[in-house]
Amino acid sequence: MEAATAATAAMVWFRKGLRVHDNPALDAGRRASARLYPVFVLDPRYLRPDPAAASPGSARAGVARVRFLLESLADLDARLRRLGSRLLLLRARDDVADTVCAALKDWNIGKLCFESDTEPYALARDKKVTDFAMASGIEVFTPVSHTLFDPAEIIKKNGGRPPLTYQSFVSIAGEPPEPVMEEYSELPRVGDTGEYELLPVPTVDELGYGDISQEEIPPFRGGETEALRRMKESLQNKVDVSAFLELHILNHIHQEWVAKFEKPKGDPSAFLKPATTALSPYLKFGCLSSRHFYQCIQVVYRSVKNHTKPPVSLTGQLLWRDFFYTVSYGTPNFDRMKGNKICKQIPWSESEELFVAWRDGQTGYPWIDAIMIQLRKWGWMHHLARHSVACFLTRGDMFIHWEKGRDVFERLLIDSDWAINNGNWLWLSCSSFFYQYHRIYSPITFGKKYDPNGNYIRHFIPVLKDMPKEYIYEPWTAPLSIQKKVKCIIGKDYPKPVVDHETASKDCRKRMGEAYALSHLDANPTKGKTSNSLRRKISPGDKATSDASNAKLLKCSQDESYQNMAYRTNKTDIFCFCPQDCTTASVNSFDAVAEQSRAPEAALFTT
DNA sequence: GTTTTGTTGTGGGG
DNA sequence: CCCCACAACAAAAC
Repeated sequence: MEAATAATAAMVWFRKGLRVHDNPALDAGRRASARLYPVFVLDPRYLRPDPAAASPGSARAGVARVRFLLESLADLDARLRRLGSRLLLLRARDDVADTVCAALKDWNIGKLCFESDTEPYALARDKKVTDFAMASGIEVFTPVSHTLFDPAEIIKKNGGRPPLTYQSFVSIAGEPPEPVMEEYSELPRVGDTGEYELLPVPTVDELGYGDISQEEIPPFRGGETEALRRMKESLQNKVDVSAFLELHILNHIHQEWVAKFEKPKGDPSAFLKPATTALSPYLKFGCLSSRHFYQCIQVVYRSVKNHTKPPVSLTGQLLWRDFFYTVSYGTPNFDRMKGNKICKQIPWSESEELFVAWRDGQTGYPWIDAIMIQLRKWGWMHHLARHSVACFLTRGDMFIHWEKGRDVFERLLIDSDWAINNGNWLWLSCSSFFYQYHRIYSPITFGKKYDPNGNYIRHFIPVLKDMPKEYIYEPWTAPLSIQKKVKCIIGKDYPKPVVDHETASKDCRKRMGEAYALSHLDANPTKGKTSNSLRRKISPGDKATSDASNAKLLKCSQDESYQNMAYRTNKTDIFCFCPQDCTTASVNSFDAVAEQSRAPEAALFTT
């Protein structure tokens, strides 16, 4: 087999990383050959409508995220065309990896470039493609560019185990690599695509999700162009503040916002102007480079006297995103309770009735229901709003398994990101990272603290719009005469509470205490096993590249992690890429950010 | 073994 | 706005 030369063609395979800026895979592709094939593969298993789903969309994604993806692809295509290229959109018949392999062969590709992805299903998918490429003599380049750092590098530096606290993560992480921001005016032309059918980017209406004309269109437009515009708006000026102010004053005001950003201090009820940057969807799809964002924040920091610091600062949010990526990469069965060594084993209860009430925004607690309705309509909620409903479902009130809530978030959040979403559910359910289960968010007073008039509730639950503010958070306490007057009878027009918070939360505390006591007995009967020794250790002899570490991971065929990968891959193969919040990124996906109501954010339960 | 630390609780007081 | 009591946890740091 011959090595790739400038005479053979190169392919850039997009999955996440839907951008031109800071794209090392694209950069390598354009230097490798005079012919470059930029490819994205639509996955029918990800996009196929599922009429049985609880809301419009596919089994794996709600309409909001599908729409965001399609918009991002259209924007990527437009930006590539401006450089004399275009996006080659293929539709997988069945398996995305098979489609990529076929194109590699048919187009006689000599070099394949794609961004490294550490999610289990992506590792399995990419291994399939990489194995094929290697066997065919195709050179493969898989740079790390979705996260600030290479998770495999961090794990190696930490002695083979992922750091399990934020502080230890930050202390070994150091400064992230510089983004690749070289300007260029054109890309190599696209080679002959033979008989391949090249699809235009479909609209969400064309995908057959039924009548979605009544669906509220979320305030997030997908794509790199919008991502960069929003980042600029968040970091600089351009706010709709006031046209009368001098520009430098605006800049000052805004930079102050950036410099003073503190994550736990945001207003979760602010929805007209989210309290965070709301950049998490863009980080999740890679429309915005986390490294570019990081550097831009540094520029602002250098222009001001004081600024907040991690973990609460804006850069701190990006580090949280990397933290969850790293832990998820080094922890087998990270997305489950069973077989997950860093997850408390808790006997969650089964109640389909309570779960459905939570999922559908029918708990009878307006603060909880409004958040779940915003999730369904927008695919995005404030980070602390995510905390409220996650706590309510799990350890706070319903005592239902965090995996059930995780699935709902994963499907509906635009910014849902596997590592960040699972990490935040582990956190909020007090299954890992955070253990103070007696601290429970009140479904009544927590929201009231930020929004005493209940404007957020009135917006997302119109039937409550005329409820006096004295009762808006507890409408079941309103006298019947008032209920009649505002045309909202509790138990008829709006549900009665499905649980009593006072007694339910007390019961949850008790059950958590019992589960914790048991976990002590389980984990420490002989004092021989520390949590460290239970964690996977990647041997220091591994090569430093993530490829080598990936290969190592995949070789553990007896390892539960591999079973997990195979399981996920067969069952889903989500996009052709994957999903943070940072700020969390993203619960990150639980994710976002801060203070005065203003700019939009970064992810958690997302980045 | 003991002390400290941990992004993001509530309710009361000032 | 801050501070405290409440009741209380695991893991890291010492």
